[in-house]
Amino acid sequence: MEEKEISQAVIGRLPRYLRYLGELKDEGVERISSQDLSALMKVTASQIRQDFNNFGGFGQQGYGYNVGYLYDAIGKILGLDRQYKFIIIGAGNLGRALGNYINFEKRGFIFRGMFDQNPDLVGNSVRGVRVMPMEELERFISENDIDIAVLTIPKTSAVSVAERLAGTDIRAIWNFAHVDLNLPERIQVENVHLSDSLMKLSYNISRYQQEKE
Amino acid sequence: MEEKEISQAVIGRLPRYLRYLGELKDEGVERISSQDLSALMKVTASQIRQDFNNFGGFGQQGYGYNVGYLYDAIGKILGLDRQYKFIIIGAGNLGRALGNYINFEKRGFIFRGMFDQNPDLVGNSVRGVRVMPMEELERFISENDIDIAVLTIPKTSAVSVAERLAGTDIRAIWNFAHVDLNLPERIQVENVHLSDSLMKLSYNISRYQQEKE
DNA sequence: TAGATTGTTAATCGATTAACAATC
DNA sequence: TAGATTGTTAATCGATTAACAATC
Repeated sequence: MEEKEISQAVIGRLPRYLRYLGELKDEGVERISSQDLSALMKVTASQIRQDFNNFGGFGQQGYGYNVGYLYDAIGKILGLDRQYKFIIIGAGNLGRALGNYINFEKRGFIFRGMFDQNPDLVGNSVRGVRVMPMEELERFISENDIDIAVLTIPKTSAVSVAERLAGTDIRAIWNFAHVDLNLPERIQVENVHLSDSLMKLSYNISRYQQEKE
Repeated sequence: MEEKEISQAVIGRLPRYLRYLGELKDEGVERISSQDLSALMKVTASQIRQDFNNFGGFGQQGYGYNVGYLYDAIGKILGLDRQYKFIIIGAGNLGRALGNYINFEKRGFIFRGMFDQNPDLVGNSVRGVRVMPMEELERFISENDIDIAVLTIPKTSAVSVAERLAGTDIRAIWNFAHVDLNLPERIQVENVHLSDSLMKLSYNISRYQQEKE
């Protein structure tokens, strides 16, 4: 049952809408027009209305949008009304940093397990979650109905671990390894390539430098 | 002296080209056609040729592209032939994880200092770099010609720290705080909003779930 | 009711893909 | 030379913006 497909451009903007609406809600603002939101977020009012209309009429003519209602609606579209259980594979610095990040919990992402191939790290724990050896990966996933695997391992191991994950009932991979993973369609992949991001920054520094000259 | 402006869509793809070309280079591949690269990277050959041609002719008719030459050229476009000195503001888990990430060094990003407002963390060190108190921020930046500040602090403090940075000669901010920073044009900003990324993943899980139903 | 503001259609802009002449 | 493949123009597609009738 496929509804009209929403473009990834729109989806990519939803979290930012959610953030601004959350702040407005916290400030006690009850309603906002696309024009006011436009001024706040520095995007066109037209885009805001088009974006929201992808999901049906959230607003009311002559009134604007109800902040609380819109906030909940976008949260629901993003699937934040559900809970997801995740494990972190790779107990290095980045893995531990993500494990310690409690804000994910508030959004319904529940930290359930951590894995590492290094025996020295096994047995350690992060926020009460124990680091387990890689051998236990598949069993743990199936026994605990894990939804998301976070990959914070080097790219060399990432490919083979992804292959193992393809054999489980995992639903998504949040990939911090600097490699493109090839997975069955049912497994969603979201990449965070930090070095790519840093290179874009580097480009923009150079470009600005050149413009000055 | 502004050359024809390159779209951010193109820039965003350059790091991925660089990664594939680097791998090909390591495998000893000397030349590649847009068609072969297209098959490898799963983008159209047409897009590859259009992208590269933004920067002038890198290829040769009937031959293709020289891998090593193209690799260097893209690196240069991205500004990776220069060195940038960076500091990390926020010595929490994420800050330490980034400080420990030695691959940045290989790309010319040099870790020079770390700051935190928590006195308990001051004096600690990450890869030989000492954590300093926030009071020393401006002095350290100017004395050490720091180019990039990495913000790994909560959004509440990020806004005021960004204001302080605006008064320095810093050239860019790599922002991990979940807030939009408003800075003068000369300071480049690149945001890494991890929770936004996680929400996109969540959306794609939900959507796939619904499609099945 | 009059004013405000959405929902939605139409116009524009930009990015991607297709096609092919130029040329190695 | 013939074949391969780029560089580049033209065609298509999609996303953004503008405009305005519908309606609260």
